[in-house]
Amino acid sequence: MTADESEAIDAFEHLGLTSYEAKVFIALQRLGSGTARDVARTTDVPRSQVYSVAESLAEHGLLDVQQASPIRYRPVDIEDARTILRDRFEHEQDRAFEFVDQVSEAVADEETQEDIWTVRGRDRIDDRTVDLLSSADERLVFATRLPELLTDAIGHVLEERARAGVETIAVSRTDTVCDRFAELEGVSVESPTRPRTDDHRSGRIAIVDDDGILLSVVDDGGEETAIWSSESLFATVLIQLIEANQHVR
Amino acid sequence: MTADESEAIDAFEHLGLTSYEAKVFIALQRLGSGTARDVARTTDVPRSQVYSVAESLAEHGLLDVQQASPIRYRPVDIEDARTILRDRFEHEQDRAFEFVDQVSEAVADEETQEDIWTVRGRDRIDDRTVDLLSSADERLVFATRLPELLTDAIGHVLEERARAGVETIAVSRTDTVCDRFAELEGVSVESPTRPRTDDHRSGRIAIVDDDGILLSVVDDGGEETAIWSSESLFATVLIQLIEANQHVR
DNA sequence: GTCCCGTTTGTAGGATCATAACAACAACAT
DNA sequence: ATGTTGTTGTTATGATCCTACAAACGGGAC
Repeated sequence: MTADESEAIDAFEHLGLTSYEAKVFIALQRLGSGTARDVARTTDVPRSQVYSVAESLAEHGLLDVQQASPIRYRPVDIEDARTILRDRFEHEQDRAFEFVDQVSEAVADEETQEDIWTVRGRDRIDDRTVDLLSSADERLVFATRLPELLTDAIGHVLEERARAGVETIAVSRTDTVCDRFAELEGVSVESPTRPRTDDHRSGRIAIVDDDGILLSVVDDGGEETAIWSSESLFATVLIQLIEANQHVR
Repeated sequence: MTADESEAIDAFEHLGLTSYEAKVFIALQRLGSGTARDVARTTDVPRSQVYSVAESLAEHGLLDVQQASPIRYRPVDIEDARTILRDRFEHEQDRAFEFVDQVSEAVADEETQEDIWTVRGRDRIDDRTVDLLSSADERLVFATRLPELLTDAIGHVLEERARAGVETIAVSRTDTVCDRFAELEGVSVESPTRPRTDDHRSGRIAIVDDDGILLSVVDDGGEETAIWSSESLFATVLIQLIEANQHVR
């Protein structure tokens, strides 16, 4: 079995199929159509199990059953299969959130006070960083060591804030990153004057208006984790700490 | 726990969460934010489990973790949660079909020969019916006893084929259905001359060009099952059988 | 001490995976 | 006809894994 195939099986499992179901479905797509024996020959699914697994897939709407002897199975068209799975997902999501929408209406407006939050995952940290930077009124600082953490979305918001009259400072000691910073209109690029030695785990730093901050780290596995706080004493203190340490201003 | 809530939990499970994860997520949406104890009080999830479950939800990106004592959890905005789940679904689907797209290209063009297929489920039968009717070149017949089986999609394809010069015949003994048929431009409505007595399980019949047929039944539970065949001797014979029996032409 | 927090460990149940046995049937040679 | 061989579809039986659920523990704060 190829790596591509295992990955496809894994993905189908995340979509709600069992591994047998995924294997049978893929095998039938490969074969065009076939009997239980055909499927068992080309996969490691025991023939005796193919019948029930295919039955289950038929109930999902992912294949047709041909009443013959031997029974033949035929998968639906690929695009139809995508549509079936997507419709199923949308339906389940609507069902799930119908209730949640009701119960959360009551608490929609709450104040964020002296809180610091943890966020995991590059994409979500990216979103949060953009949110934070967008809220800058007077001054913002964005710093990173890794080029891949300077996303297009962040680049755009830096330029946008600079155009809006916000003092926009970009910091890095990495040449690649500095070059990209330099391409951004209205953004002033700086290098920290006192390089820290052991920063091989640092990710990004975003600071806005002396009262909002996000700080992320990247672990050995490449996973990014961030803490952030806004309009809190904690944020203010942290900002002062970082700016003093990195000699940015 | 209300019925709505159990349904929401069930739906979340279909979206890939465990029941604990669903319960904690819903509870936090209700609370706005809260500690493990808060969650345990309002659900039947043991407090000791809330920590790991919340951790897992944080990895899914569905809530933030507040580093404090006690730890506070805050769910993401509902719309953000929908987006996260949808993105996750699309991503998994792409991953799943990337491989399938490759392996099935080779067998894309195959001839359908002397085959008869079984299809389950109202929606899929609906799709298949529309497909079949769309392929009519000279003549098509559509018949049903139940108004709910005459869907808009089928109505549209009947009108469209009639406009294209195809002899379009709609058959029913149910007044409601006949009325709807009558609204369709260019469709001639007929009633079977020899009513069969025990047709309480019949669903729909679709016939095209004397060589394509779909025939469905509805069981006591309301489940619809269909067989269909196209360009096969079987189809031809079946069509003759039905038309002779129902005296349609 | 007493309460609470967060972690860890252990157990029961259910679903899936994996293997095997079975009756029914067709093809074929004796 | 008879027996052999092979295939089909069904069913039964462990093994294994994950979740649900319960309980205990060390460490702090009061």
